[in-house]
Amino acid sequence: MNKIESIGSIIRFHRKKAGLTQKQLATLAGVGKTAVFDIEKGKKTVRLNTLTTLLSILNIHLIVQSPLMDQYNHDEGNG
Amino acid sequence: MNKIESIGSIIRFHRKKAGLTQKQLATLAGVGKTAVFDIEKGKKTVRLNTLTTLLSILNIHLIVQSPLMDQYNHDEGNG
DNA sequence: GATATTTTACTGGTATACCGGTAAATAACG
DNA sequence: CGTTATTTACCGGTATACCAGTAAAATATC
Repeated sequence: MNKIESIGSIIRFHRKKAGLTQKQLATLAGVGKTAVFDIEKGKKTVRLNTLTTLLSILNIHLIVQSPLMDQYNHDEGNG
Repeated sequence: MNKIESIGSIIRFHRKKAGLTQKQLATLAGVGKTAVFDIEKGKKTVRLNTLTTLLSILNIHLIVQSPLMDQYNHDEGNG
């Protein structure tokens, strides 16, 4: 039920649960500390790959939902 | 069940269902045609806000999932 | 309260996302 | 087929994400 708009505070929550500082997470993800700080602060203009790298380290997944997804999934040849 | 990795082809599928060309979608979203083309092609280094603008127009939603999300949601004072 | 750790903030430099224009492939259609 | 619409590709220019330092708040630990 959680939306992408609150991804910053979600990342912060998971990072603390993992016992990591911003810098430690940044190093694990191979990005700068500024990127972690900016994303947790709610910056929307971050790059998708920077975000997804952090998410994968924290075991957070983004799921795509829409009324047409059933059609999409039943259709062969996607991806 | 669909992951963010295939967001490009998902967007393309929804755009066609909506009867829009890349340029029409770009104009609606207030972004350049290059951005739509790149995202549909699978570019991962796009900016999050560029992506989410397209998604909202096509009525596609990104949901955040993780084993710790229950804890996060029961905790007050997030956001 | 003093000290150490972490977070926040600012900076100059570099890489690149994004822009609109243009043009060549590719697809749709008579 | 020929014509039109769409997609793909490339371009120079501009804006900005990101980087590593540095330093000052804020927080935690003793």
